[in-house]
This record gives sequence, C-alpha cells and structure tokens, in this order.
Amino acid sequence: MSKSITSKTQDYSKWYNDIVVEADLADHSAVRGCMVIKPHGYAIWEKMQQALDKMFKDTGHVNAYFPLFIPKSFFSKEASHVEGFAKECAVVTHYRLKNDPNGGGIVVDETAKLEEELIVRPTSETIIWNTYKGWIQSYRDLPLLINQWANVVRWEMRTRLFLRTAEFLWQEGHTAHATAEEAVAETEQMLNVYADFVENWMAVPVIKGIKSANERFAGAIETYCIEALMQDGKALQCGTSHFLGQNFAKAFDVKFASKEGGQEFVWATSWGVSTRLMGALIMSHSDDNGLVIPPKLAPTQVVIVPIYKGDEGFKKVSETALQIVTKLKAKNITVKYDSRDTQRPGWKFAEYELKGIPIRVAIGERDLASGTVEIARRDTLAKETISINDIDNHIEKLLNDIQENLFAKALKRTQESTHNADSYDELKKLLDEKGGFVSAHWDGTKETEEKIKDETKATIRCIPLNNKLEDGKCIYSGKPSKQRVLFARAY
RNA sequence: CGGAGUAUAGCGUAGUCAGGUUAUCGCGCCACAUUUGGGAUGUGGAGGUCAAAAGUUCGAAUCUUUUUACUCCGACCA
Repeated sequence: MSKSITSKTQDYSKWYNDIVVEADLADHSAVRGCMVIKPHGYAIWEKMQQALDKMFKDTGHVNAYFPLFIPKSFFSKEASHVEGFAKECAVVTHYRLKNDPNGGGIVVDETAKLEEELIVRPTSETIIWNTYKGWIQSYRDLPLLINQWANVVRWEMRTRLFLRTAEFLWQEGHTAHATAEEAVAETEQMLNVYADFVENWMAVPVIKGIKSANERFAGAIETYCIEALMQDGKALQCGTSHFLGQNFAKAFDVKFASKEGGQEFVWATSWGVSTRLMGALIMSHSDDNGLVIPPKLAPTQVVIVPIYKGDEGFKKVSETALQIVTKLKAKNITVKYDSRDTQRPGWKFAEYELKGIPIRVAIGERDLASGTVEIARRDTLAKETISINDIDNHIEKLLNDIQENLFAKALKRTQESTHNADSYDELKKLLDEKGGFVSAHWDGTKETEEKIKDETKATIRCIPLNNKLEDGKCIYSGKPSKQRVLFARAY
C-alpha cells in the first residue's frame, strides 16, 4: 500500500510508484518512510543536481564531503540547534553483531557498545563547524564557501513520500565570512540562486520571503525561504537559506585574526534544497496522464516512436528516424529512438506520457511518403504534423515553448490562488473554500501565530521580501500591523 | 504514543457476517497465432504457506485469542 501525494485532479500514487519512486522498504519497520528512487526518478534528480551544482560553482562555491556520523557531544554544542533536532535523530550505539548464543539469528553484541553515541546526521552544521575550526585562522582564509551533496536522516513520526521521508538526498552549503554584512549577502544570494533554479529550470513560481521566528531554523538568526503553491492549493517550502550569525562560530570557537589584528568570531550561513523538490515538480505540473517534466530537466527531451509493418517497413522508418536523431543531437537535444519491437506504438505513447517526456515524435511509412512526422507535446497533449526538413529547429523552439508554458501556467494558477483577507472570518473562509496563499495583517507575535495555526491549520509561510509596507490591523488580535504576511495550509 | 481501518498471486480484488469440492475476478507475466497511426485480440499456460502463531471443529481465508506490519486522522515536523 503506497503513500499518496494527492492533487486536485488525482491521486498520483496510481502511477508514480511505477516510474519515479516506490516505498518498497516501507513494509519493514526499521526503514519505514524511506524511499527507493527508481532510475527515471533518479535521472531527474541528477539533472537537478547538475544545474544546481553549476550555479553554486558560478557563485564561487566548491564541493566537499563530511562524515555521516556526528559524535553526540558535537551535536549538543549549539543549544537551540540541538533542541530543534534532538527529537528526530537516529543514534548509533553499537558497532558489532554476533550470533545469538540462544540460537536463532543475529543479535547486537552488547560488549561492542560505543563510548560515545554517534548521531546519523540530520544536517551537518555541527560536524562541519567542528572541522572549520581547524581551517580558519585568518581573514585570509575567508570567505569559506563550501557545499556538500549528501543524504541525511530525520526520524519523523510521520513520513510523507517525497515531502518528508526519513532519509532524503540534498545539498547543504555552509559558508564562513568575516563580516555580518557579507554573510547576509551570501544568504540572500543563495536564496536568489534557489529561486532562479526553481523558477527557470523547474518552471515552478516561488515567493521569496523570511520565516517568522516560530518557523525559523534551529540555530539561525534569520531564515530566508522560497514557497510555492501546489495544484491542490497547499503550500510547499522549496528551499531555505539561513543567516546563522555567530551562533555556530561561538559554539565551536571558530575565530579569525582580522586585518586589524584582533580575534573575531566568523559569521555563518547555511542553505539547502532536497529531493522534496521532486515532490514540488510532480505536484506542480503533473496531470491525469502522469508526470510532466519541464524540458530543461527532462533526462530525455524527445522520444521517437516508429510505426511500421514488417521488417522492411522497420528498416525504412528507422533510417529516417536515425537521421532525425543525428540532427537533434547536433542541437544538444537529448533524444531516444525507441525501436523495441516488444511493445506496440500505443503502449509506448502512453508510457512516455506517464514518464513526462516533453516531446514525442511518431514516424510511420505514411510519413515517409509525405515527408512529415507527427509531433505531440506533453504539456498540452496537442499533436501536429510537420515537415521533416525543419524538424530540428521546430523541436528546439517547441522545447522552449513548453518550458515557458509550464511556468506561465503555474504562475497563473499561483496568482489566481492568492487572496487578501481583511478579517479573521475572511481568512478562514478563503482557506476552506479556495486554499492557496492568503495575505493578511499579523501583529508579529508568536501567540497570535500559534492560535491561528491551531484554529485553522494554516501557518505563516513567509513575510515576502518584496512586501510593500501598509498600515493595518492584525486580523486576529486587532493590534496595529505594518505589513501583510502570507498564510497557507502547507505540507 | 492516542483514535479508526486494513492484511488473500507482482499489483488491485471477491469470498469472512452465516465454516463445507481444486480460493474468485481483472491487470500484469509466459507460449503460439493474427496484429502494429493511442496502453491489441484469440487460444493455452505459470503463479497462493489466505500476514504470523496458538486454539475451537470431522473440517477454518471465514469463529476465538495473541502477535506483527501497513494506511488514514491526531500528536510531532528548522
């Protein structure tokens, strides 16, 4: 029985289990909530990685790798950080198994107990800052701009496929700076990198904002985030960038000699996105026919399906199809010619739609006679017949069109699902009837935020960065407020 | 951890209340034939410790008890 990601239009569990991931291991309690990412799903993740990695490097970052295990003592050095994560940590206590002396299977060897327990990283701030302490002595060592691609484990009470799995893949950037201004600039820069990626590669529009104190990362001074709206009207946090101040530097005693000769604590940031983005991709664009992948992230952008009768027909069609493959490859378009004779054309059409391949080309003997091919686009499911001569240019343009159309469609949906509320009743009514983002005045207190959350299940997603200031009254308490914030029910 | 539900072939299921031949049906899988422009059709075939254990009974998927797992809703979730 698979877990579901639901949308307005359908229950995605009907098909994503076949093509993207499965929760196979979920029937074993010890790996409950972990996902198996299948080749097609992983190929999409790899495309995301490549694009993000390039953006990180273009902004001066380098990759490194830190240990999976974190000694418990490291973990407890930053007070609010440990408080935030303590309840969801997997802990290694022993390092050996032995045969059960009472017969049967294998048991933990109690004599092999670790002196200090190891935490399976839920995030790597602590072990990284413990390492940075040895790497930073002078302002000449700064800034330190490092990213890590890794897996992390958070032992959530309740998991949800893609969105909150017990183990997930992500990248986490950890930077150290000489000044607060520089660290804040880095935090904002990386938020912009994320927004750029999610909007221009994933074709998912986002709202850039700042988290309320309540929703802030454990150990951060300020948490910046990007929030997107899914097809079912629920919000999804797609990425976060944290200004950590000097909290970790102080906890791990990371000081540097400044130009002026003094000893100062460094200023830090951390930022991350995860396989949750795959959930965002699915829930933003997919329809009842399956996945829809934006061309820039599609592992295969074009698939060619031959239609023929007999060996002779296959040879003739293949000859032309392979010419098209060559032309498209010359334009750096990824293309697959599916020449399998084990599946029928109709089966292939349905299969590639399920997988979200942006463009399908069908070519048969009928086309050979007329010098045409049939082209179908996944986003609109529209089909057209075009001349074979200009096919490479046509497809190149069509890929761009699809990318833009997906973003435009999602943007329109998000804008139409964003409303202002000027009273508490209006907020509740909008949440119940329309979902989406609701922009409303808030008095800035934790108490109000939590009461609204308890009563409506909606949280403050963010205080948008581009917010215009306006005087108003908090919809809950009636106290004065200077700006609206975004409320939504969220994943 | 609290509430509700579920467990039968790779997947989805009927049968359980009211015990009784060889456990139903669909998809998928295998073979052959005919097919191939939207998930083909026909014929034949393979695949099951009915979640586990104990009990009641001449006889248990079905009744009883215990256990386990999963799903949903809460709690939890920078």
